[in-house]
Amino acid sequence: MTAHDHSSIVLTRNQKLVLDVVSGAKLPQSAYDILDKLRGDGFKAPLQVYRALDKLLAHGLVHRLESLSAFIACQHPHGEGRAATVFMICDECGTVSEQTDTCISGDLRKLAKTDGFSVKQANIEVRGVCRKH
Amino acid sequence: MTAHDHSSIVLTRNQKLVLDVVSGAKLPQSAYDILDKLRGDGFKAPLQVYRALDKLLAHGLVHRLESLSAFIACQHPHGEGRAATVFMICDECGTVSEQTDTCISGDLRKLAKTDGFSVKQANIEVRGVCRKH
DNA sequence: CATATTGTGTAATAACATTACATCTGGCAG
DNA sequence: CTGCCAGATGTAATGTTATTACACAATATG
Repeated sequence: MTAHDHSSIVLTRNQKLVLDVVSGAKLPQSAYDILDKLRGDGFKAPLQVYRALDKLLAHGLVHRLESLSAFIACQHPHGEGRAATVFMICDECGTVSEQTDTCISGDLRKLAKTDGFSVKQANIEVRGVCRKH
Repeated sequence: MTAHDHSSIVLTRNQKLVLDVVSGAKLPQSAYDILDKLRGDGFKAPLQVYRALDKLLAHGLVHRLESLSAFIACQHPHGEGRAATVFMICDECGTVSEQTDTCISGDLRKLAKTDGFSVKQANIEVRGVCRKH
C-alpha cells in the first residue's frame, strides 16, 4: 500500500462534501467558493472547509494551486512512481489540466544534486493558453 | 535589448527602496515585512509596496514565491534564453536558491505540446532540505 | 504649453487562512 | 460495560495577504 492508496481512505461527511464540490467544479475552487456552496449543508465557517481540505490534500485527492490560492480534484492516480506533477493553467478560460512527467522529476533531482539539495516535493504551475483558445 | 535588460531600467525612489529591502534580506520577504522595514522611509500603506513590486516583478528584478506569498531578489541574469527558473526552498532554514535549467523548460514544452497547450510562463517551486541541513 | 502616462498618498475593503477553545464521537484497553 | 483517547466538529475571533477607489503629483512627449 502506498501513501496514496485512495481506495482505503475513509472520509467523513464534511470531507466527502468538500471533495464533491471540488470534483464537480470545472474550475479551481477557492476555500470560500467551497464554503458558499456548502452553506446549505450546514457549513458556516472557513475552518470547516480548510480542515476537510487538509485531509484531502494529505491523501492526494485534491491539489492546491499556489498561484491561484485554489483547489482542484486530483486527475491522476498518484503513487505510481517518481513522476512530477505539472499543472497547466489556461489564462483564457481558467481551466487546469494535470499532467505527470518523469523526465522533469529526473531533471529536477539532477539540478538539485549539483546544489546539495534534497528534493521532497515539487510544485510546477505553467501558465499559457489551452488547445481551445 | 531583451525584456529583461536590467541595465536600462530606471527605478523610482519607492521602487529602489523596495528592491533594496528584498535584495538585502537573507530570507523571502512578505509585502508586509517590506512595509514594516520601510516605515522609517515614509511608507504607510501596503499599496506602496505592491505597486513597487509590480514594476520590479515585471522587469524580472524580483520573483514572487507563490507557495510562500513572499518575494526574493532575482539571483540570475535572465533574458539569456529559454531556460526555466527553479526555486529550491529549504524547509529547515527557509533559504531559497534560484537555478535555471534548459532541460526542464524543454520537457515542459514537450509535455504541453501533447496537450495542445502553449506555455507562456512557468513557476517551479521545489521543497526540500538544503546542503547545510 | 498641453496632454498623456506613470507614479504617489491614503483610506477602506476584500480575499485568504489560522488560532483558540469548547464539545462531540467512535474505537478500544482494561 | 466503562473510562479514556484520538480525531473530528462548531463557532468566534483574529491574523495575513492583496485590491479597489479616488485625488493628486511628477515626468515625458508632441
